Amino acid sequence: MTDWRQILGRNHVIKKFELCDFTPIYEWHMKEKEKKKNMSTEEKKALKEEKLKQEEKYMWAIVDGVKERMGKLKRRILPSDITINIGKNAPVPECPILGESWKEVKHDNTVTWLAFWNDPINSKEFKYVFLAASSSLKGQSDREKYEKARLLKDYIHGIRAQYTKNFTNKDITMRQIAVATYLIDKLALRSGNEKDDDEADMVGCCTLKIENVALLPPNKIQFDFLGKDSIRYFNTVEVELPVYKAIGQFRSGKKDGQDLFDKLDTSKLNSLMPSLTAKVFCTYNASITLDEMTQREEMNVDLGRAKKGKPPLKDAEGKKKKNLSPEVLERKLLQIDAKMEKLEREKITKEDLKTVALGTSKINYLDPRISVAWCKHHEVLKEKIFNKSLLAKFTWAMDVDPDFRF
DNA sequence: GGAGCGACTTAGTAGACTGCTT
DNA sequence: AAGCAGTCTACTAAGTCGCTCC
Repeated sequence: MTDWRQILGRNHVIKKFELCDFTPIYEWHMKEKEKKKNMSTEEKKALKEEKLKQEEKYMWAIVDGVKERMGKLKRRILPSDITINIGKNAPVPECPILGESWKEVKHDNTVTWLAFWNDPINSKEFKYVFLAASSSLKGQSDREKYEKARLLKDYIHGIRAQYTKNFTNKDITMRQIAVATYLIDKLALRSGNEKDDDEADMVGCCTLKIENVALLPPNKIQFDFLGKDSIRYFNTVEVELPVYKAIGQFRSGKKDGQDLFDKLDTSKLNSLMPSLTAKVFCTYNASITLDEMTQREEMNVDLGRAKKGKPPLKDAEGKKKKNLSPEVLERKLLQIDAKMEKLEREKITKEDLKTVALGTSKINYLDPRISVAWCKHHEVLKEKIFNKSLLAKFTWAMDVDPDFRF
């Protein structure tokens, strides 16, 4: 038997409980029990109070700005909460809890969910069990998403020309649509649905408030608002003068708390062109940028190959140690300077990227076929670019033609 | 035509894991 | 072996958006 208390080191893994000796704990526990048994009622009460006194400072929390449902404990979800969706002739999965049964068994092949239940805290909210990202069904819809964004390539110039023209349209709704579309296209803003929770201070494009948008003459706009997940969007952008003027008009005569785009909501924006929603712009802009950059890279590589006869880079570690001449020292100093400059640049890049969720783009906005095609061209293993789960998610993209362009 | 519903995508986070340095 | 920084993965909340119904 091993005394478990003797096992030190954080990497030690207990594999067999039966080899551990827990009798000291057991004995201590029994002794305490015995002690309590022999105590008088007063003594027990005193002990309880002492315990409470110790715990009390951890028993309460002061919460500021409470939301209705905040801090509520979620009860356990039971089979009787759950509706499952299976094939007509598929056997009904056995209910895992004895005496319980599923709320409902459906056979709906027009939807992808396998099961759902209503959140007990907010019964209007649905919770779903969906297929994994690696499933062929999800892969198919992922491919369709990128195909739709690719279609935008043929229309984007027309769309941009259209909304640019409408910056000065006489009709205010048309002007608002034009400016909102411009912001979504240029800044990749979310569309900003209306939320029934009226105290929510988070916004998207259509729900921007007067105080979220400041005019900085002559033609800059400063955005400052809380977006999805309460993440602050703080950005100053130079815009075309008609946009600057239009935003000034939308603001005039309004107070803080009022909508900048008072004639707009997301359904108006989305119904403009069928299935062209804000995220299509995001997908398109992200993927086309990656595509262009990999192409530019291509040209640089070719240029690089043209410059032959370059001496191989020598590493700084010389084997022999000598008294170094001033020239050598000078050169070393320069090398160190260059290295410091490089590190400084890297530091700035890192600082700049700190607020950019690159992982999110990779998962949701960048057509994986661009990256796979690049890998094929440069004989780079795709495993170097995608982790295990992304490889699984993007199975549908792996057989892409090496000359694929977005 | 707008509110609410239902189904789906997008996104951040915690904690585990990995691999390098000391 | 410890310390660490970066990456991976599961989890699920927070969005979007089309549809239905009044």
